[in-house]
Amino acid sequence: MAEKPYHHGDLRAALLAAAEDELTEKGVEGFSLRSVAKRAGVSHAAPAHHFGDTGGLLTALAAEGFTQFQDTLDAREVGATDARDKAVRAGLGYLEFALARPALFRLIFSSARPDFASPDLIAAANRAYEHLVGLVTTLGGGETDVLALWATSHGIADLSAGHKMRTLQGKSPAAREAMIRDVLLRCLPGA
Amino acid sequence: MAEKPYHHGDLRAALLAAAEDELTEKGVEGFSLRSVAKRAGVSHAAPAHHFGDTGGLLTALAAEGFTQFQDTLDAREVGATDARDKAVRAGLGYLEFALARPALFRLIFSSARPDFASPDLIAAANRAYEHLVGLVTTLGGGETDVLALWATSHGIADLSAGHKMRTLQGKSPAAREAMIRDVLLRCLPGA
DNA sequence: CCGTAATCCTGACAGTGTAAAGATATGAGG
DNA sequence: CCTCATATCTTTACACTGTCAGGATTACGG
Repeated sequence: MAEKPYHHGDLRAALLAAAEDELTEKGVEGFSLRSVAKRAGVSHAAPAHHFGDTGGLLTALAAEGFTQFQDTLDAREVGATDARDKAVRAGLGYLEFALARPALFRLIFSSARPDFASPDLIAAANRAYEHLVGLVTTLGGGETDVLALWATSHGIADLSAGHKMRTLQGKSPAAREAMIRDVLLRCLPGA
Repeated sequence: MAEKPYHHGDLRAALLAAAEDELTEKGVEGFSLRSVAKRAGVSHAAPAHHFGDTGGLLTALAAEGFTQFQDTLDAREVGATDARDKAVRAGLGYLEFALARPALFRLIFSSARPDFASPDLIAAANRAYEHLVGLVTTLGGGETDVLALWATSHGIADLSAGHKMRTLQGKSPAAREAMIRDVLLRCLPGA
């Protein structure tokens, strides 16, 4: 009855899933490769063959996380009334992702452990950046406007993920969103 | 001729200095307590008596770093032409600190290792926040304006410290500062 | 001057990442 | 169907980490 086969079948995917669990529980700074292997029910040296070292696993996880990040933004943008609302919703999606998966958010934006020279990771990151540029250029904005929207969205998200912004934590969800919308609108061209 | 005395004299301060060196070289994620002890020329268990565990040392370092952070902002604000310029300079100081001491910046804003319930750390953080509130209220702004200025300043600083913003890296220092001034001005009340 | 407390060291333990070498299954070529 | 090279996984080993317990040394108040 399903005595463990020597070969896992799809260990790479299982390790990625286990790594994400490990990340959400222990955070980037408490991440343990051996613990990930244990979660996947495999020996501690098994991940090496698929990802090289810990950095390789975290790099793959970051690339995957980056696309999840962009998917969250995309999902928020559907149903936007106009291009301005679309850009604001992207910022709200930025925050939503940071609050829903703070550890993954930190891995992507505030960690030195993934290899950000990895082609896969670069591709995933570029997709998000190009999308942001598209949102702003549609509104007739330039690179200064891109900087404004990105920095403000990221600042709100990062500070919120780290529980640094007590102002936002105190508000109701509706008041919170209204406040953020206000702030994000200042970043858009022609405000 | 100065054979090492058994008692260091001011080991606590020496450990803090060594810890800051370790932090700038290895980053938060590569920080090693034993390595810090080695830097200070002391046994690996010596820090325990002064700081408890690694978290205690990083907490003390974060508190110290937070005041250095605020000092950087204060230094930038002197010579401001008016209150608006003062707020903008604070944002530039935010970035200056993040670029000059990225590891310390990460420890303060993007790490889970320090104990942010520590009274000393809370006090140091509150000083910075209260100062920010003062800057904005002087301009007649409310908490929404505080959020805007803080989030934008932090976003620029954090993304720059992580080398995520290629847009800013390409520009000359003068063009960079002009661009950031533009973005920060949008956050101030009555823009 | 003495003893108590503070300071620092040594030794030990479990846990970590990674490398080397051995075990097992897969799959292609004969 | 058989063989064997290869991919996959395990075992073993090593250096390093944080933390705890206990011993050594010094400083300091009585």
